[in-house]
Amino acid sequence: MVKKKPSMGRQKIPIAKIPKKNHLQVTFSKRRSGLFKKASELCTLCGVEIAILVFSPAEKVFSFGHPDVESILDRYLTRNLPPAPDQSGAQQLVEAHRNANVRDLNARLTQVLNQLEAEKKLGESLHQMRKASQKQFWWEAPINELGLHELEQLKVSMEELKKNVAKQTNKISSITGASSTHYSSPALFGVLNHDHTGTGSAGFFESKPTGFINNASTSTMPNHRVYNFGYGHHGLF
Amino acid sequence: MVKKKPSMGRQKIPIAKIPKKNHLQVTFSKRRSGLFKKASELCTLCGVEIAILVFSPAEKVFSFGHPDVESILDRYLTRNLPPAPDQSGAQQLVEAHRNANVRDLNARLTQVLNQLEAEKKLGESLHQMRKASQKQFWWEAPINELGLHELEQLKVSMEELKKNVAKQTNKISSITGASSTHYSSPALFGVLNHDHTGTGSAGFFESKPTGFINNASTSTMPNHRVYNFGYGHHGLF
DNA sequence: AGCTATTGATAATC
DNA sequence: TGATTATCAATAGCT
Repeated sequence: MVKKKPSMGRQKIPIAKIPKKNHLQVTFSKRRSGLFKKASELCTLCGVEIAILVFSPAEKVFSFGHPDVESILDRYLTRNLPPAPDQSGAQQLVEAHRNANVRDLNARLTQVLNQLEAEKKLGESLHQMRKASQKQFWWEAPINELGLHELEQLKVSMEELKKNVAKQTNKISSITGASSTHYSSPALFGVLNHDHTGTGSAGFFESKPTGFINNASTSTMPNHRVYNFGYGHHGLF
Repeated sequence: MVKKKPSMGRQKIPIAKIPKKNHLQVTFSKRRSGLFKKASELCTLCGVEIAILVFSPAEKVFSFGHPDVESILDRYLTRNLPPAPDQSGAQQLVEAHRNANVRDLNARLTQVLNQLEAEKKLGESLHQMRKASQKQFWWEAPINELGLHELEQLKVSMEELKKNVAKQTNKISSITGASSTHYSSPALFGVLNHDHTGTGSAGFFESKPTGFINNASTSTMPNHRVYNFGYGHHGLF
Protein backbone atom coordinates (compact mmCIF):
# COMPACT_ATOMS: atom_id res chain seq x y z
CA MET A 1 0.00 0.00 0.00
CA VAL A 2 1.26 3.36 -0.87
CA LYS A 3 1.14 5.57 2.08
CA LYS A 4 -1.00 8.50 1.21
CA LYS A 5 -0.07 11.86 2.37
CA PRO A 6 -3.19 13.65 3.31
CA SER A 7 -2.45 17.29 3.54
CA MET A 8 -2.43 18.67 6.96
CA GLY A 9 -5.57 20.44 5.91
CA ARG A 10 -6.57 23.65 7.42
CA GLN A 11 -4.78 24.59 10.55
CA LYS A 12 -5.74 27.21 13.02
CA ILE A 13 -3.84 30.41 12.62
CA PRO A 14 -3.58 33.23 15.09
CA ILE A 15 -5.31 36.42 14.14
CA ALA A 16 -2.23 38.52 13.88
CA LYS A 17 -0.31 40.01 11.05
CA ILE A 18 1.08 37.31 8.84
CA PRO A 19 4.84 37.66 8.74
CA LYS A 20 5.66 35.93 5.48
CA LYS A 21 4.94 38.26 2.60
CA ASN A 22 4.04 35.66 0.06
CA HIS A 23 1.87 33.81 2.48
CA LEU A 24 0.18 37.04 3.36
CA GLN A 25 -0.50 37.75 -0.26
CA VAL A 26 -2.15 34.39 -0.75
CA THR A 27 -4.25 34.75 2.34
CA PHE A 28 -5.23 38.25 1.39
CA SER A 29 -6.37 37.10 -1.98
CA LYS A 30 -8.35 34.17 -0.68
CA ARG A 31 -9.96 35.95 2.19
CA ARG A 32 -10.76 39.00 0.13
CA SER A 33 -12.72 36.93 -2.32
CA GLY A 34 -14.32 35.15 0.57
CA LEU A 35 -15.33 38.46 2.09
CA PHE A 36 -16.80 39.71 -1.15
CA LYS A 37 -18.66 36.49 -1.60
CA LYS A 38 -20.13 36.78 1.86
CA ALA A 39 -21.14 40.30 1.06
CA SER A 40 -22.85 39.31 -2.15
CA GLU A 41 -24.72 36.57 -0.38
CA LEU A 42 -25.86 39.00 2.23
CA CYS A 43 -27.07 41.31 -0.50
CA THR A 44 -29.08 38.59 -2.13
CA LEU A 45 -30.42 36.98 0.99
CA CYS A 46 -31.47 40.13 2.73
CA GLY A 47 -31.89 42.60 -0.07
CA VAL A 48 -29.47 45.09 1.37
CA GLU A 49 -26.96 47.37 -0.27
CA ILE A 50 -23.33 47.00 0.54
CA ALA A 51 -20.13 48.72 -0.39
CA ILE A 52 -16.72 47.51 0.61
CA LEU A 53 -13.46 49.33 0.13
CA VAL A 54 -10.17 47.61 0.74
CA PHE A 55 -6.86 49.39 0.66
CA SER A 56 -4.03 46.98 0.39
CA PRO A 57 -0.64 47.97 1.71
CA ALA A 58 0.48 47.98 -1.89
CA GLU A 59 -1.53 51.08 -2.66
CA LYS A 60 -4.22 49.15 -4.39
CA VAL A 61 -7.91 49.52 -3.94
CA PHE A 62 -10.28 46.62 -4.09
CA SER A 63 -13.89 47.42 -4.02
CA PHE A 64 -17.17 45.65 -3.92
CA GLY A 65 -20.50 47.26 -4.34
CA HIS A 66 -24.08 46.37 -4.80
CA PRO A 67 -25.64 47.87 -6.75
CA ASP A 68 -22.45 49.91 -7.07
CA VAL A 69 -19.96 51.57 -4.81
CA GLU A 70 -20.62 55.13 -5.81
CA SER A 71 -24.32 55.21 -5.14
CA ILE A 72 -23.77 53.74 -1.72
CA LEU A 73 -21.04 56.19 -0.89
CA ASP A 74 -23.31 58.98 -1.97
CA ARG A 75 -26.05 57.77 0.28
CA TYR A 76 -23.64 57.55 3.12
CA LEU A 77 -22.06 60.92 2.59
CA THR A 78 -25.22 62.73 1.78
CA ARG A 79 -26.91 61.81 5.02
CA ASN A 80 -27.75 64.95 6.92
CA LEU A 81 -25.95 67.13 4.54
CA PRO A 82 -25.81 70.66 5.89
CA PRO A 83 -26.78 73.27 3.33
CA ALA A 84 -23.73 74.66 1.63
CA PRO A 85 -23.72 77.97 -0.23
CA ASP A 86 -22.45 77.87 -3.74
CA GLN A 87 -20.34 75.03 -4.77
CA SER A 88 -20.31 72.31 -7.28
CA GLY A 89 -22.02 69.14 -6.28
CA ALA A 90 -18.84 67.20 -6.02
CA GLN A 91 -17.14 69.90 -4.05
CA GLN A 92 -20.13 70.11 -1.83
CA LEU A 93 -19.86 66.48 -1.09
CA VAL A 94 -16.23 66.66 -0.24
CA GLU A 95 -16.76 69.73 1.84
CA ALA A 96 -19.58 68.26 3.78
CA HIS A 97 -17.67 65.13 4.19
CA ARG A 98 -14.71 66.97 5.55
CA ASN A 99 -16.78 68.89 8.00
CA ALA A 100 -18.48 65.78 9.12
CA ASN A 101 -15.13 64.23 9.42
CA VAL A 102 -13.87 66.92 11.73
CA ARG A 103 -16.93 66.75 13.85
CA ASP A 104 -16.73 63.03 14.05
CA LEU A 105 -13.09 63.19 14.89
CA ASN A 106 -13.67 65.60 17.69
CA ALA A 107 -16.53 63.63 19.00
CA ARG A 108 -14.67 60.42 18.80
CA LEU A 109 -11.59 61.81 20.37
CA THR A 110 -13.48 63.04 23.36
CA GLN A 111 -15.43 59.87 23.58
CA VAL A 112 -12.39 57.72 23.32
CA LEU A 113 -10.70 59.76 25.96
CA ASN A 114 -13.61 59.10 28.23
CA GLN A 115 -13.49 55.47 27.46
CA LEU A 116 -9.80 55.46 27.98
CA GLU A 117 -10.34 56.91 31.39
CA ALA A 118 -12.57 54.00 32.21
CA GLU A 119 -10.18 51.50 30.79
CA LYS A 120 -7.38 53.00 32.76
CA LYS A 121 -9.38 52.44 35.87
CA LEU A 122 -9.60 48.87 34.85
CA GLY A 123 -5.90 48.81 34.36
CA GLU A 124 -5.50 50.20 37.80
CA SER A 125 -7.68 47.45 39.13
CA LEU A 126 -5.41 45.05 37.41
CA HIS A 127 -2.51 46.63 39.08
CA GLN A 128 -4.17 46.13 42.41
CA MET A 129 -4.88 42.62 41.46
CA ARG A 130 -1.32 42.02 40.68
CA LYS A 131 -0.29 43.41 44.00
CA ALA A 132 -2.82 41.27 45.71
CA SER A 133 -1.15 38.38 44.12
CA GLN A 134 1.77 37.25 46.15
CA LYS A 135 3.84 36.65 43.13
CA GLN A 136 4.71 39.99 41.78
CA PHE A 137 5.19 39.43 38.13
CA TRP A 138 3.47 36.17 37.75
CA TRP A 139 2.32 36.86 34.22
CA GLU A 140 5.77 37.44 33.05
CA ALA A 141 6.65 33.95 33.95
CA PRO A 142 5.85 31.21 31.54
CA ILE A 143 2.31 30.14 32.02
CA ASN A 144 3.21 26.58 32.62
CA GLU A 145 5.23 27.58 35.58
CA LEU A 146 2.23 28.86 37.37
CA GLY A 147 1.46 26.78 40.35
CA LEU A 148 -1.84 26.10 41.94
CA HIS A 149 -1.26 28.69 44.55
CA GLU A 150 -0.54 31.44 42.08
CA LEU A 151 -3.59 30.55 40.15
CA GLU A 152 -5.69 30.70 43.25
CA GLN A 153 -4.32 34.14 43.88
CA LEU A 154 -5.28 35.10 40.40
CA LYS A 155 -8.80 33.98 40.96
CA VAL A 156 -9.11 36.03 44.12
CA SER A 157 -7.67 39.00 42.37
CA MET A 158 -10.09 38.71 39.55
CA GLU A 159 -12.96 38.67 41.95
CA GLU A 160 -11.69 41.94 43.21
CA LEU A 161 -11.44 43.23 39.71
CA LYS A 162 -14.98 42.22 38.97
CA LYS A 163 -16.28 44.49 41.67
CA ASN A 164 -14.36 47.40 40.34
CA VAL A 165 -15.50 46.68 36.85
CA ALA A 166 -19.11 46.61 37.82
CA LYS A 167 -18.78 49.84 39.68
CA GLN A 168 -17.02 51.53 36.86
CA THR A 169 -19.50 50.21 34.41
CA ASN A 170 -22.37 51.72 36.24
CA LYS A 171 -20.59 55.00 36.28
CA ILE A 172 -20.10 54.95 32.58
CA SER A 173 -23.59 53.83 31.85
CA SER A 174 -25.09 56.61 33.86
CA ILE A 175 -22.86 59.22 32.35
CA THR A 176 -23.71 58.30 28.84
CA GLY A 177 -27.14 57.55 27.64
CA ALA A 178 -26.22 54.47 25.75
CA SER A 179 -28.36 53.96 22.74
CA SER A 180 -26.29 52.95 19.85
CA THR A 181 -24.16 50.24 18.54
CA HIS A 182 -20.78 49.84 17.43
CA TYR A 183 -18.46 47.26 16.24
CA SER A 184 -14.85 46.93 16.67
CA SER A 185 -11.98 45.10 15.36
CA PRO A 186 -8.33 44.99 15.98
CA ALA A 187 -8.20 48.66 16.22
CA LEU A 188 -11.77 49.64 16.38
CA PHE A 189 -14.73 50.19 14.24
CA GLY A 190 -17.65 52.38 14.60
CA VAL A 191 -21.16 51.73 13.63
CA LEU A 192 -23.30 54.53 12.50
CA ASN A 193 -26.99 54.18 12.49
CA HIS A 194 -28.91 56.64 10.50
CA ASP A 195 -32.39 57.05 9.41
CA HIS A 196 -32.45 57.10 5.74
CA THR A 197 -34.89 56.69 3.03
CA GLY A 198 -34.05 54.08 0.57
CA THR A 199 -35.47 51.16 -1.11
CA GLY A 200 -34.60 47.64 -1.59
CA SER A 201 -32.35 46.66 -4.34
CA ALA A 202 -33.12 44.80 -7.42
CA GLY A 203 -30.23 43.58 -9.41
CA PHE A 204 -27.31 41.84 -8.09
CA PHE A 205 -23.99 42.22 -9.61
CA GLU A 206 -24.59 45.28 -11.59
CA SER A 207 -21.87 47.75 -11.88
CA LYS A 208 -21.87 51.37 -12.69
CA PRO A 209 -18.53 52.51 -13.90
CA THR A 210 -18.16 56.18 -13.38
CA GLY A 211 -14.54 56.37 -14.04
CA PHE A 212 -13.64 53.88 -11.44
CA ILE A 213 -13.68 50.24 -11.63
CA ASN A 214 -16.05 48.48 -9.47
CA ASN A 215 -18.16 45.50 -9.57
CA ALA A 216 -19.41 42.89 -7.36
CA SER A 217 -16.11 41.42 -8.09
CA THR A 218 -12.71 42.72 -7.37
CA SER A 219 -11.54 45.97 -8.69
CA THR A 220 -8.30 47.71 -8.26
CA MET A 221 -6.86 51.06 -8.97
CA PRO A 222 -3.48 52.64 -8.88
CA ASN A 223 -2.86 55.06 -6.14
CA HIS A 224 -2.23 58.58 -7.21
CA ARG A 225 -2.16 61.54 -4.98
CA VAL A 226 -2.42 59.90 -1.66
CA TYR A 227 -4.14 62.25 0.66
CA ASN A 228 -3.20 60.83 3.90
CA PHE A 229 -5.02 62.14 6.89
CA GLY A 230 -2.23 61.06 9.02
CA TYR A 231 -3.12 57.60 9.90
CA GLY A 232 -0.73 55.31 11.47
CA HIS A 233 -1.09 51.69 11.82
CA HIS A 234 -2.60 49.29 14.22
CA GLY A 235 -1.32 46.17 15.64
CA LEU A 236 -0.43 45.29 19.08
CA PHE A 237 -0.49 41.75 18.07
CA MET B 1 -37.08 8.79 29.07
CA VAL B 2 -37.51 12.03 27.42
CA LYS B 3 -36.40 11.81 23.91
CA LYS B 4 -33.83 14.41 23.18
CA LYS B 5 -34.35 16.65 20.31
CA PRO B 6 -31.13 17.52 18.69
CA SER B 7 -31.59 20.46 16.46
CA MET B 8 -31.54 19.81 12.81
CA GLY B 9 -28.43 21.86 12.79
CA ARG B 10 -27.47 24.01 9.93
CA GLN B 11 -29.20 23.33 6.69
CA LYS B 12 -28.26 24.49 3.29
CA ILE B 13 -30.22 27.47 2.14
CA PRO B 14 -30.58 28.82 -1.36
CA ILE B 15 -28.93 32.11 -2.06
CA ALA B 16 -32.06 34.02 -2.79
CA LYS B 17 -34.03 36.60 -0.95
CA ILE B 18 -35.36 35.22 2.28
CA PRO B 19 -39.13 35.47 2.27
CA LYS B 20 -39.89 35.39 5.96
CA LYS B 21 -39.29 38.80 7.42
CA ASN B 22 -38.27 37.80 10.88
CA HIS B 23 -36.08 35.07 9.59
CA LEU B 24 -34.49 37.56 7.28
CA GLN B 25 -33.83 39.90 10.13
CA VAL B 26 -32.08 37.21 12.09
CA THR B 27 -30.00 36.14 9.16
CA PHE B 28 -29.12 39.70 8.38
CA SER B 29 -27.93 40.30 11.88
CA LYS B 30 -25.89 37.17 12.05
CA ARG B 31 -24.33 37.41 8.67
CA ARG B 32 -23.59 41.07 9.10
CA SER B 33 -21.67 40.25 12.21
CA GLY B 34 -19.91 37.48 10.40
CA LEU B 35 -19.02 39.77 7.55
CA PHE B 36 -17.59 42.39 9.88
CA LYS B 37 -15.66 39.80 11.74
CA LYS B 38 -14.19 38.46 8.54
CA ALA B 39 -13.25 41.98 7.60
CA SER B 40 -11.56 42.61 10.90
CA GLU B 41 -9.63 39.42 10.60
CA LEU B 42 -8.52 40.41 7.15
CA CYS B 43 -7.39 43.74 8.52
CA THR B 44 -5.34 42.14 11.20
CA LEU B 45 -3.94 39.31 9.16
CA CYS B 46 -2.93 41.33 6.17
CA GLY B 47 -2.57 44.81 7.52
CA VAL B 48 -5.05 46.32 5.14
CA GLU B 49 -7.63 49.01 5.61
CA ILE B 50 -11.26 48.22 5.05
CA ALA B 51 -14.50 50.09 5.12
CA ILE B 52 -17.89 48.47 4.77
CA LEU B 53 -21.17 50.24 4.41
CA VAL B 54 -24.42 48.36 4.70
CA PHE B 55 -27.83 49.85 4.08
CA SER B 56 -30.42 47.64 5.60
CA PRO B 57 -33.91 47.50 4.22
CA ALA B 58 -34.97 49.02 7.51
CA GLU B 59 -33.43 52.33 6.54
CA LYS B 60 -30.46 51.86 8.78
CA VAL B 61 -26.80 52.14 8.02
CA PHE B 62 -24.29 49.81 9.50
CA SER B 63 -20.71 50.60 8.94
CA PHE B 64 -17.46 48.96 9.61
CA GLY B 65 -14.09 50.54 9.22
CA HIS B 66 -10.53 50.05 10.10
CA PRO B 67 -9.01 52.26 11.19
CA ASP B 68 -12.27 54.06 10.64
CA VAL B 69 -14.77 54.56 7.90
CA GLU B 70 -14.17 58.23 7.36
CA SER B 71 -10.47 58.06 6.70
CA ILE B 72 -10.96 55.29 4.21
CA LEU B 73 -13.70 57.13 2.42
CA ASP B 74 -11.41 60.12 2.34
CA ARG B 75 -8.74 58.12 0.68
CA TYR B 76 -11.16 56.73 -1.80
CA LEU B 77 -12.80 60.03 -2.60
CA THR B 78 -9.72 62.17 -2.78
CA ARG B 79 -8.27 59.70 -5.18
CA ASN B 80 -11.19 59.82 -7.50
CA LEU B 81 -12.06 63.44 -7.34
CA PRO B 82 -10.13 65.94 -9.37
CA PRO B 83 -8.14 68.46 -7.42
CA ALA B 84 -10.01 71.64 -6.73
CA PRO B 85 -9.86 73.67 -9.91
CA ASP B 86 -9.69 77.28 -8.89
CA GLN B 87 -9.42 78.48 -5.40
CA SER B 88 -8.20 81.68 -3.99
CA GLY B 89 -4.99 81.65 -2.06
CA ALA B 90 -6.86 82.47 1.07
CA GLN B 91 -9.19 79.62 0.52
CA GLN B 92 -6.28 77.33 0.00
CA LEU B 93 -4.80 78.47 3.25
CA VAL B 94 -8.00 77.76 5.04
CA GLU B 95 -8.08 74.40 3.43
CA ALA B 96 -4.55 73.63 4.44
CA HIS B 97 -5.16 74.77 7.92
CA ARG B 98 -8.22 72.70 8.27
CA ASN B 99 -6.43 69.73 6.88
CA ALA B 100 -3.67 70.25 9.35
CA ASN B 101 -6.22 70.25 12.08
CA VAL B 102 -7.68 67.09 10.76
CA ARG B 103 -4.30 65.49 10.66
CA ASP B 104 -3.62 66.51 14.20
CA LEU B 105 -6.93 65.20 15.30
CA ASN B 106 -6.32 61.98 13.55
CA ALA B 107 -2.90 61.65 15.04
CA ARG B 108 -4.17 62.21 18.51
CA LEU B 109 -7.10 59.97 17.98
CA THR B 110 -4.90 57.22 16.65
CA GLN B 111 -2.62 57.51 19.57
CA VAL B 112 -5.42 57.27 22.03
CA LEU B 113 -6.99 54.47 20.09
CA ASN B 114 -3.83 52.49 20.20
CA GLN B 115 -3.69 52.72 23.89
CA LEU B 116 -7.33 52.00 24.22
CA GLU B 117 -6.83 48.97 22.09
CA ALA B 118 -4.19 47.70 24.42
CA GLU B 119 -6.46 48.23 27.36
CA LYS B 120 -9.29 46.47 25.68
CA LYS B 121 -7.20 43.52 24.73
CA LEU B 122 -6.27 43.12 28.30
CA GLY B 123 -9.87 43.27 29.31
CA GLU B 124 -10.73 40.69 26.72
CA SER B 125 -7.95 38.48 27.91
CA LEU B 126 -9.27 38.60 31.40
CA HIS B 127 -12.69 37.96 30.08
CA GLN B 128 -11.48 34.87 28.37
CA MET B 129 -9.80 33.70 31.49
CA ARG B 130 -12.94 34.26 33.42
CA LYS B 131 -14.89 32.22 30.96
CA ALA B 132 -12.39 29.48 31.10
CA SER B 133 -12.42 29.60 34.83
CA GLN B 134 -16.11 28.92 34.95
CA LYS B 135 -15.18 25.43 34.31
CA GLN B 136 -14.11 23.98 37.54
CA PHE B 137 -10.57 22.98 37.03
CA TRP B 138 -9.49 25.43 34.48
CA TRP B 139 -6.01 25.62 35.85
CA GLU B 140 -5.52 22.03 35.03
CA ALA B 141 -5.87 22.73 31.39
CA PRO B 142 -5.50 26.42 30.90
CA ILE B 143 -3.53 25.99 27.79
CA ASN B 144 -6.17 23.93 26.16
CA GLU B 145 -8.89 26.28 27.21
CA LEU B 146 -7.26 29.47 26.19
CA GLY B 147 -4.79 28.32 23.67
CA LEU B 148 -1.17 29.11 23.59
CA HIS B 149 -1.73 32.03 21.35
CA GLU B 150 -4.23 33.60 23.67
CA LEU B 151 -2.07 33.10 26.67
CA GLU B 152 0.80 34.65 24.88
CA GLN B 153 -1.40 37.57 24.04
CA LEU B 154 -2.41 37.95 27.61
CA LYS B 155 1.13 38.11 28.68
CA VAL B 156 2.03 40.62 26.02
CA SER B 157 -1.05 42.64 26.73
CA MET B 158 -0.32 43.01 30.36
CA GLU B 159 3.24 43.95 29.79
CA GLU B 160 2.13 46.44 27.22
CA LEU B 161 -0.45 47.89 29.51
CA LYS B 162 1.83 48.16 32.43
CA LYS B 163 4.31 50.15 30.46
CA ASN B 164 1.78 52.37 28.82
CA VAL B 165 -0.75 53.33 31.38
CA ALA B 166 1.35 55.76 33.31
CA LYS B 167 3.12 57.16 30.32
CA GLN B 168 0.09 57.61 28.17
CA THR B 169 -1.91 59.00 30.98
CA ASN B 170 0.45 61.87 31.31
CA LYS B 171 0.43 62.43 27.60
CA ILE B 172 -3.30 62.48 27.37
CA SER B 173 -3.61 64.74 30.31
CA SER B 174 -1.35 67.28 28.77
CA ILE B 175 -3.14 67.10 25.48
CA THR B 176 -6.52 67.56 27.00
CA GLY B 177 -5.22 70.71 28.49
CA ALA B 178 -6.29 71.18 32.01
CA SER B 179 -7.99 68.37 33.76
CA SER B 180 -6.05 65.31 34.43
CA THR B 181 -8.56 62.83 35.59
CA HIS B 182 -11.80 64.24 34.52
CA TYR B 183 -14.45 63.55 31.97
CA SER B 184 -14.18 66.65 29.91
CA SER B 185 -15.70 68.18 26.85
CA PRO B 186 -19.23 67.02 26.83
CA ALA B 187 -19.64 68.18 23.30
CA LEU B 188 -22.33 66.71 21.18
CA PHE B 189 -22.26 63.05 21.19
CA GLY B 190 -22.57 60.52 23.50
CA VAL B 191 -22.67 56.91 23.71
CA LEU B 192 -20.00 55.09 25.41
CA ASN B 193 -20.27 51.42 25.48
CA HIS B 194 -18.08 49.68 27.85
CA ASP B 195 -16.86 46.22 27.34
CA HIS B 196 -17.31 44.94 30.77
CA THR B 197 -20.77 46.09 31.36
CA GLY B 198 -22.54 43.71 33.58
CA THR B 199 -26.16 42.89 33.32
CA GLY B 200 -26.53 42.66 36.98
CA SER B 201 -26.36 38.98 36.55
CA ALA B 202 -23.96 36.82 38.36
CA GLY B 203 -20.48 38.05 38.78
CA PHE B 204 -17.30 36.90 37.34
CA PHE B 205 -16.78 33.93 39.47
CA GLU B 206 -20.18 32.94 40.53
CA SER B 207 -20.56 29.30 39.96
CA LYS B 208 -23.29 29.20 37.47
CA PRO B 209 -23.37 25.81 35.90
CA THR B 210 -24.65 27.26 32.72
CA GLY B 211 -22.04 29.30 31.02
CA PHE B 212 -23.06 32.88 31.05
CA ILE B 213 -21.61 35.90 29.54
CA ASN B 214 -22.24 39.38 30.67
CA ASN B 215 -23.72 41.35 27.89
CA ALA B 216 -24.93 44.80 28.25
CA SER B 217 -25.99 46.32 25.04
CA THR B 218 -28.33 48.91 26.17
CA SER B 219 -30.84 49.17 23.48
CA THR B 220 -31.65 46.98 20.62
CA MET B 221 -28.26 46.48 19.30
CA PRO B 222 -26.17 43.37 19.51
CA ASN B 223 -23.06 43.07 21.47
CA HIS B 224 -20.23 41.48 19.68
CA ARG B 225 -17.86 41.07 22.45
CA VAL B 226 -18.36 37.38 22.18
CA TYR B 227 -15.71 37.24 19.59
CA ASN B 228 -12.32 35.88 20.16
CA PHE B 229 -9.39 37.74 21.43
CA GLY B 230 -8.75 41.23 20.42
CA TYR B 231 -12.29 42.23 19.91
CA GLY B 232 -12.92 45.48 21.57
CA HIS B 233 -15.28 48.14 20.50
CA HIS B 234 -16.41 51.66 20.95
CA GLY B 235 -19.39 53.66 20.09
CA LEU B 236 -19.84 56.52 17.75
CA PHE B 237 -22.91 58.60 18.20
C1' DA C 1 -4.41 27.25 -9.37
C1' DG C 2 -6.62 22.62 -7.45
C1' DC C 3 -7.05 19.38 -3.16
C1' DT C 4 -8.45 17.96 1.65
C1' DA C 5 -8.40 18.05 6.43
C1' DT C 6 -9.95 21.20 9.75
C1' DT C 7 -11.57 25.16 11.48
C1' DG C 8 -14.99 28.43 11.43
C1' DA C 9 -19.63 30.19 10.31
C1' DT C 10 -24.37 29.69 10.80
C1' DA C 11 -29.50 27.68 10.16
C1' DA C 12 -32.54 25.64 13.07
C1' DT C 13 -34.25 25.55 17.61
C1' DC C 14 -35.11 26.72 22.35
C1' DT D 1 -31.57 38.50 21.87
C1' DG D 2 -28.50 34.94 23.50
C1' DA D 3 -27.05 30.26 23.72
C1' DT D 4 -26.49 25.55 21.71
C1' DT D 5 -26.09 22.02 18.24
C1' DA D 6 -25.60 19.84 13.92
C1' DT D 7 -24.18 20.92 9.40
C1' DC D 8 -22.38 23.45 5.83
C1' DA D 9 -18.98 26.59 4.03
C1' DA D 10 -14.44 28.78 4.10
C1' DT D 11 -9.71 28.14 4.05
C1' DA D 12 -4.49 26.79 5.71
C1' DG D 13 -1.08 24.00 4.18
C1' DC D 14 0.57 21.49 0.09
C1' DT D 15 1.29 20.25 -4.53
